[in-house]
Amino acid sequence: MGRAPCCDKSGLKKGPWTPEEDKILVDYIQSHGHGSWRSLPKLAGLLRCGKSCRLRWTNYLRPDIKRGPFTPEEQTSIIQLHAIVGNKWSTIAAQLPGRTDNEIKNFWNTHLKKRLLRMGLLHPDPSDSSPAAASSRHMAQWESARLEAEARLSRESLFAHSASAAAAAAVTNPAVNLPPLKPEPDFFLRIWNSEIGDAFRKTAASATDESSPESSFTRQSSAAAVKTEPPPAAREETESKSCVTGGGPPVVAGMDDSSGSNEVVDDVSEESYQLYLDFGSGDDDLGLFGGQVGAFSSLFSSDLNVETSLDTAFK
DNA sequence: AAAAGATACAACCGCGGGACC
DNA sequence: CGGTCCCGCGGTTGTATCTTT
Repeated sequence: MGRAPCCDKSGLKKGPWTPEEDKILVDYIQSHGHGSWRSLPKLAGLLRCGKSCRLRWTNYLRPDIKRGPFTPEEQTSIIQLHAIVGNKWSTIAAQLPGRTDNEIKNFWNTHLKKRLLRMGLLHPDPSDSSPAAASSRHMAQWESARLEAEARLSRESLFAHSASAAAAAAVTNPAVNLPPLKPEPDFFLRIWNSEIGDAFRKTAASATDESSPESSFTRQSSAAAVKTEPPPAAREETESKSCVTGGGPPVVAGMDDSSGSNEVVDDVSEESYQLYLDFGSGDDDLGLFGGQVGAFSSLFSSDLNVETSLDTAFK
């Protein structure tokens, strides 16, 4: 409905933030909290709109933000999660503590997406017979399995709810005052690495001719994909660049800034990209994925133990 | 050494939707 | 119940930096 009037008409500053502005914003939030973003700039004495302040804080100044290059583990997670939820950057970011949705989105668009395109695992045109198209057929199977599972869960939920609703609620939602339905970190990954993922992968492998032996991604291959090597100081110039543009992030004490070298990252990525193909995704499948997100959400809202229910759902 | 092109990423824009009145 | 406010999200743009020619 109604939308807040755009705040760019009142002589407010736009563009890159200066260190001085950053300091004002950080100092204000640390002593007062952000409160209403709309009124924050005036209260803090900034010539910015609230939206700009919120963006600067959430994407750059927040003390819990993890800077530096994405680790191989994080890249694998992003690829896996993107295969599950599509361009739901905030959902993906929720599974990667310290990473912002904007950062992940940029990393995807500038690194991972291009690489997938180059490898032919991602196609702008959905109506082709490429591996990406084949993988999207996997999604149809996933969707079918999901619907079946949902129906089963629905029945189980009904039973469980009437039998011991209070007990179930206590198990699944011990922190009653916390905002509901926020998936905990690694939730999707645990789902994917659980029997649910196994079941889906088996289904996909047995039902599609395109499924090559190596396309059956396993937990073992996922683990094998994660290698660790001493990081080079490859990011120094990037960090200094950030400072030059006034975007120097606050240093977080104890934050591990390590990363793999490009070669290592590429190795990991190759495996991960294969995983991506196995699971089947691409921007073209967003509608379908959206449905899956909805399905996951509906599962969250169940009073059943989510993992247990999902694990049994595909049996 | 300089220009052109490519890349990376911070920041902006506009929309959807929940909360509040 | 409809209108307004506000926040969060995803897509896009702008620009600094790097690489190539």
